[in-house]
Amino acid sequence: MSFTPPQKPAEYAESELLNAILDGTFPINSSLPSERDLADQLGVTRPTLREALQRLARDGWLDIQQGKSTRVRDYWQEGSLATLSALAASPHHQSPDFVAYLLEIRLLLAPTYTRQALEAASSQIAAFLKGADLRSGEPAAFAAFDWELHHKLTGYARNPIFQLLLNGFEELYAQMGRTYFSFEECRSESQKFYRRLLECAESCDLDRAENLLRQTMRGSLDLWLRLGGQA
Amino acid sequence: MSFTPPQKPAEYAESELLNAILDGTFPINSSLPSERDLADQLGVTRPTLREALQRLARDGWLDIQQGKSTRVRDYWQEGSLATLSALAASPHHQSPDFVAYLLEIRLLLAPTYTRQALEAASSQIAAFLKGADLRSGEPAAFAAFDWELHHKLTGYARNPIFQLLLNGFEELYAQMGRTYFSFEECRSESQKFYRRLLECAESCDLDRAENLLRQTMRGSLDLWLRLGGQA
DNA sequence: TATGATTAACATGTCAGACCTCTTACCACT
DNA sequence: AGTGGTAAGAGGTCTGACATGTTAATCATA
Repeated sequence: MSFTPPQKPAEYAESELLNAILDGTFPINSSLPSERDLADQLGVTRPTLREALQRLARDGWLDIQQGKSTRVRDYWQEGSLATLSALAASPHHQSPDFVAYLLEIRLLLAPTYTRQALEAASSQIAAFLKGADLRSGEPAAFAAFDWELHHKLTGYARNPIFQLLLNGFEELYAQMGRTYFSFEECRSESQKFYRRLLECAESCDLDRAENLLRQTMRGSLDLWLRLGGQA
Repeated sequence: MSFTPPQKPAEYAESELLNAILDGTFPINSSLPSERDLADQLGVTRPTLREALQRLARDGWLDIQQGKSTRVRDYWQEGSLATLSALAASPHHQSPDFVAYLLEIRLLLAPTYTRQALEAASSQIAAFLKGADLRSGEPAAFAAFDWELHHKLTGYARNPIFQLLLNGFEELYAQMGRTYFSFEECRSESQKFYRRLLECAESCDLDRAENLLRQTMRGSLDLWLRLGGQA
């Protein structure tokens, strides 16, 4: 049994605003009420509200300019990876298949960063893979392990942009991972993949690793497209 | 003749802090001074400082927890695309070749999003390319056009993640674009590319477009690796 | 001596209220 | 029609007080 702390006023304000943006109360390109009114409505003080607004603006949801009403940005066009997970989780958007889209991006990037990672640190990656403990069969454990693996791979890659980029997917990855790994077939396919990747890491076979990633990431996508309808 | 407005206190505080992080005054994993001290040192008030801190935290630079000193995060490992352009522009980091890294990522992503874009909107893309006016030969004009092209392509792509992802590169793209297009050879190669892409858009040849992007993006990377030493 | 409880110091989080600066619409004057 | 001034409404910042969370030190008890 665990308890969650009550939401702090700034957190509360931020999530209320975000919900209001996503549910269409404040649609794209609309103006928010004045900070004074909004703070009043939300039951927080203006400085507290402003902290929340600054955070939302930095993520790409809002455009704040002195002397003008704060505007809701077109978060599909002007958004960032920071807006992505909120969009993916929102019940107010006829959800595009975010799992498939994420897998598609991963298919494009993972072979290259894996190659670079093995080039730099194959024994460390092998050690990590050897330490894998997925006997519980819990989807959450698979999702966490998979994330950790890709995070490590991008961290070892020569191009630092891979990791910065992957970090932007952390929340979405966690959400989507639990869905994806809820299927037994997805879990067992992943276990095969980890074993094969371990072999590549131990033998330092870069070409084989790259191809393995390409096949496996494509396989994941195909598998999801087949199973996705049942989610 | 144009004037730039004076920096507002919150902006000033934010950029001073960011500089202090990047120049090692506040290194990774160090604690910042207390908000009260920091506000004093910076000559702004605490609420103002807090706004700046919230923004920096949301970008991935800081970890703020009530009751504990604010910590500088490992922005290489825990950072985001929002930290990327600051890192690329920082004189304090023995600069990895960010242009090459950016071009490498683009090589991986652009063929797919271009294909998807042409699938969805080839006449609009053709119209955009026809409207290209790069006669001035200015590097800035090339950089702006190239950005706009890729932004449009990602906007038309089926997978919305492409555009959200590209948005994270906007600042870096602008910085790097001016460097890349300062070379005449890069400019003329790009013009050729735009003409060929126009042909693909007009004939709706998806395979050819995808291959063109792959070759061109690889060509850009190779060209940069050759010329980059001279930058 | 070891452990648990309490307290104090220091940190961030929030509140209330006042004033400052920017934007925009409207009006008056040339 | 163009320009300048004013007022209203918006966001930006300041001052100062209080609330809540963390952690180390101290005290009490077994």
